[in-house]
Amino acid sequence: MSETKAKGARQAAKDARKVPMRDFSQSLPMALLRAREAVMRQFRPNLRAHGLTEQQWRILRALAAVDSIEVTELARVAFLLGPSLSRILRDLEARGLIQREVDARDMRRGVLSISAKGMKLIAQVAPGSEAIYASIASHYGARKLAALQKMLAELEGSLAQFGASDEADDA
Amino acid sequence: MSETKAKGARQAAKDARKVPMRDFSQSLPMALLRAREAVMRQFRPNLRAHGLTEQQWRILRALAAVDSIEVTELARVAFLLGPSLSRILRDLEARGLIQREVDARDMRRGVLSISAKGMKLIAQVAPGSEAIYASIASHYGARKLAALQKMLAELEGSLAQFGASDEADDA
DNA sequence: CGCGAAAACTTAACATGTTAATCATCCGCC
DNA sequence: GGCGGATGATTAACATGTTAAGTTTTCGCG
Repeated sequence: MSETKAKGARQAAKDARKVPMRDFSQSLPMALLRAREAVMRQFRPNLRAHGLTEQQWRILRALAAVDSIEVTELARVAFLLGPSLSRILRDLEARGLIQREVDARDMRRGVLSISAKGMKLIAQVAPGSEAIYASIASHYGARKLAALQKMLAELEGSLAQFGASDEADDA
Repeated sequence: MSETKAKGARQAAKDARKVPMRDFSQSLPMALLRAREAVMRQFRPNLRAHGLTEQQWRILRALAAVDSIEVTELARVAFLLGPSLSRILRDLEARGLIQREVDARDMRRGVLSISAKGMKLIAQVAPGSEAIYASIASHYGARKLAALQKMLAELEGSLAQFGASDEADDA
């Protein structure tokens, strides 16, 4: 069996593994990724049915909650990096869902606001979205869900100080 | 002030919002995303220093834990979609970090295994990765971290049944 | 004033996520 | 033994993540 030989060669390389590594299933990033994907799988069809991606929806929601907002501040609130935001804003503006002006006092700053058309779209999407959220809370347990959110926020908080090497000396 | 007019127009559109929407900060997908990003921000520099992306690292780790594995099974274990995996495998193979054969009994199936070079790379990256993980556990609390992982797994489990419309009739 | 550094975006370039379409192979079945 | 559906994997096309570089405008300051 030529196949047994190949297997032997592979195993030889594998036997050099003296590096202990946690099992994959215990990886925290993996657990967070899987949980988030399980949640998003519930929401995506509804968004998609209205021609929206998850990120576009985040932006519209953020804009709907304020009168107007600057690009950088929106990036912070919607948790998007500048380049992604720039592209998405270009598209949303072309679709007439948002409007943009230039700050008269500082022409570097762009000021964004949602349009009436954008508000109308939100009104169409929100009910389904709320229903899905209620369903998740119901299946998982509202109390438990609140506890989970609290723990997630604490995790984020406990890691916030350490900017991972580069800005380690910010404090 | 012509600006006051624009503001008035924006507010008019906003006043049509009879759609109650949870505040952004209470969004579960957002909380998961933020937590995951906070965690990954710790790991990314170390991976990047060795020329690896997060996904490439997931693949190498998964391959290191087995003798060999098929592409579809690897996608499931590393939690990657087929197309992403295909591209990454092409690159990893070109870099000599993995090897691929074709299943003799079913020529549709590709069989993957890590190379000696790949194992060596893992040995270089793993210590730093483990140290970072220990640091996170230390700052957040090992007990709490375990509890969080359990809750995440339960969330995933409680949403697993509902395949979001399409495959709702699988059971 | 005017020069240089910093700030706010934007563009560029490459990697991945996501869905649909395509390709090759296998398998059941007539 | 060959046709048709199912399966494994890749490719295509578009959107976003991620880092670096470029552009425009401000601002400090001599």
